[in-house]
Amino acid sequence: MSAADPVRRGRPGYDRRGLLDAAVAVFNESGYDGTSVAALAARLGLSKAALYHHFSSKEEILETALDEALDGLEGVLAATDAVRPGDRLAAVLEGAVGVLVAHLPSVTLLLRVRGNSEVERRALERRRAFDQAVTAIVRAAQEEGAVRADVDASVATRLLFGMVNSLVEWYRPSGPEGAEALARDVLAVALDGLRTR
Amino acid sequence: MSAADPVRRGRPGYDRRGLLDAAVAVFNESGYDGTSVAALAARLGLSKAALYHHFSSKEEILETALDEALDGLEGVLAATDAVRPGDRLAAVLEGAVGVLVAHLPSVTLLLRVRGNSEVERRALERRRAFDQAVTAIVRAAQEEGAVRADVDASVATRLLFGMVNSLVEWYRPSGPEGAEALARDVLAVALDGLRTR
DNA sequence: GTCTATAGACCGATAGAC
DNA sequence: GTCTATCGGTCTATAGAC
Repeated sequence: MSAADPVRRGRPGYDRRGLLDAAVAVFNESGYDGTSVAALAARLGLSKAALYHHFSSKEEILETALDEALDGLEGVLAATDAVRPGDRLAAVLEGAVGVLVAHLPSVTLLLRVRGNSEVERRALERRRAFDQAVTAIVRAAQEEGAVRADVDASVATRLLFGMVNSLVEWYRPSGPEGAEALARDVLAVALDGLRTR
Repeated sequence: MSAADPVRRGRPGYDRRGLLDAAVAVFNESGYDGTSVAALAARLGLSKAALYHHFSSKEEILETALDEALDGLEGVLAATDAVRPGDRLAAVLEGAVGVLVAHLPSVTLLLRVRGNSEVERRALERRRAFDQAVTAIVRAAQEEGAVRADVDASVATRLLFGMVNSLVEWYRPSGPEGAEALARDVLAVALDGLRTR
């Protein structure tokens, strides 16, 4: 696992990555708006100046984290490009769960964004585009006959991702449920329903 | 419909109900913590003192709204007391969608509470108890054979209510979808899944 | 005159800017 | 380290509909 790690040189302390993770954790605890840069620096045990050495603004931290989450989600779409709609929907759901688990803090931050700044609005716009792409997949899967047609594609997409996104409210990687088991359960409920037959 | 309305007497203006609705709307826009009493009063076009005539504290406004949402949800459990687990689960889901639609602002507020005060923690505790009651219903439905047993009851409950609760993010009563159609779609996806058979 | 809703001046505490 | 703006909240008096 250390093959990709460049050897850490110079004065020890946070690097950009570590600082990002720590800051996002604080944002998720106290809210982005509710966290002042001073409070953030204090929580991380360093000075504001040290913080601004790694990021040029509080908002750049936010933007970096949101990009991480959005890149992950958009990557799922790109990776399933060639799959037929019915199977692709399942693959996208599974991939989204994977991204959510692998980047839980940044996705959590993303899902709480309400559009209070230009950065937040851009993130919301990318989310909207992602939703629309998934809606198109659902619609194609309906036309293919793989997905029931008596639920509007847009409503279905929102319900599916409502379920997936709610994972950030309770799922913890340290818990009893592994990521694969979680994805399996989500696919089972979303595609086949909870009712026995 | 006016039979139950006591004739409004005294100086015209907000009554407690109207003020509550307006305040909750503002809280949902800017966040409870992010809304100062001064800002709230300004938004509603009255003075802080007038506000405190109707509510004894900012937190009492929050508590009243959270109680409304929680009373609604708990009422669904009470109303389906005698139904057998399998059907009861469906009835609870349908009822929860109904409560969410009928009390969208207060439920929205409830779902954003993070436990920053005693009032918020009590609300979270009631939510937790509600979740546990539903989990027990799911488990009973599994033992009855009405619900698939290969998904943990607690996980299933969280996924179901993740889907239901996500409605506050996008559903608007003014939109094209009525409350009944919405409940139908939720039940369809939750119980029978999106896949055709 | 009674009822309800309202305004303005003001308080102590504190968080954030400088 | 100090200083100021803002926080939630209070007190007292009044405005308007029946």
